[in-house]
Amino acid sequence: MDRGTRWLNAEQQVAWRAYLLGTARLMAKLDDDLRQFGLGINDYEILVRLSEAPERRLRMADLADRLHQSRSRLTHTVGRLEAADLVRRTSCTSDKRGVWAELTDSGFTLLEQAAPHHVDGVRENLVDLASPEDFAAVGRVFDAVSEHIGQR
Amino acid sequence: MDRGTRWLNAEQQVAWRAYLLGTARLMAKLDDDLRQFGLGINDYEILVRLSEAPERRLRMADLADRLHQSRSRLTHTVGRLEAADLVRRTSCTSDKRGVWAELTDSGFTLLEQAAPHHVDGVRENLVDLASPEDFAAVGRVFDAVSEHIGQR
DNA sequence: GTCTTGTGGTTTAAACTTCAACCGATGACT
DNA sequence: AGTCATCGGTTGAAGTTTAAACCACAAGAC
Repeated sequence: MDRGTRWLNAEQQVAWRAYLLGTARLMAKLDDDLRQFGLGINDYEILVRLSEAPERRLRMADLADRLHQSRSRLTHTVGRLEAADLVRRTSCTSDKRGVWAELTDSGFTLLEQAAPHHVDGVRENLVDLASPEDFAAVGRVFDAVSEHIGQR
Repeated sequence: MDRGTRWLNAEQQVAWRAYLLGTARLMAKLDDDLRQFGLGINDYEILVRLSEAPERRLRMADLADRLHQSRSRLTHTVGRLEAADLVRRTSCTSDKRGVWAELTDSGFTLLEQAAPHHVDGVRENLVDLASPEDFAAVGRVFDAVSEHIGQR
């Protein structure tokens, strides 16, 4: 096409497409596997972050940043999770603008049930398919990507 | 939690999360960069596949498979691209059920304009951040993932 | 105190994706 | 030919995400 652009070479092209297709398939698969628990991978990640947080709760904005989601999207999703009684909102005492999203007991219980299946899926469809070195490389690469792009 | 499950070890956990976050940020960034051309990364990929195909056209189902999309989603998206005169639909002569999606001249022109920017983005936010070996590893890993999960 | 600006979160509508139902064409079987 | 299951694709409604406007509180300047 044009000659000033540094196009990807053949191997890079192949790797890039493999990444795009592989990611699409992987996410679809993991999503699928979670559907039996009434969750999507996005919901699942929210529950996980909350479960790891002190008091099992996090500020909305904090949670949004960790998942790289817009606040708006998070509001909607947490609304649904709240309707399903997996998460509870409580207003933050120290900053009256703030809202805590807190994992409920039934949210925690559901997560306990879903987690083993999910981890199996991640292993079977990703981790166990790669050599430890290659998987470590994936970690390094995307860590650099995250770092480079930074928070929104 | 439970003891029968093979949880991810610390490094695997970190790598997995880096991948999730990095991918989210990367896709958002690439999407953003394409918005100046009125395209999303999904639209872009469709145009690319068509531009590479013989006669610059592909059967809908074929295109859907290559992008790992549902036929329904592709129908909707191609409908929008057609309304923007970037793609044209023509009915397939050999199988009257089939439909060709064909890149229009203005679709091709737009792609020519967008491609250099997009490639720069892919380089700057991914390829150039990794060593060649690490990036090759990414390719291997997701190739294995694709292979393992297979077509839907 | 009050003004101004910024932050945290929600809301609304529009855009997009998913899901299930659908329709015409095809191929196999009788 | 006639029936039946399947395939390729579309449709429309329901559900989700995005974008922009909005509200309440917070924080710093005056």
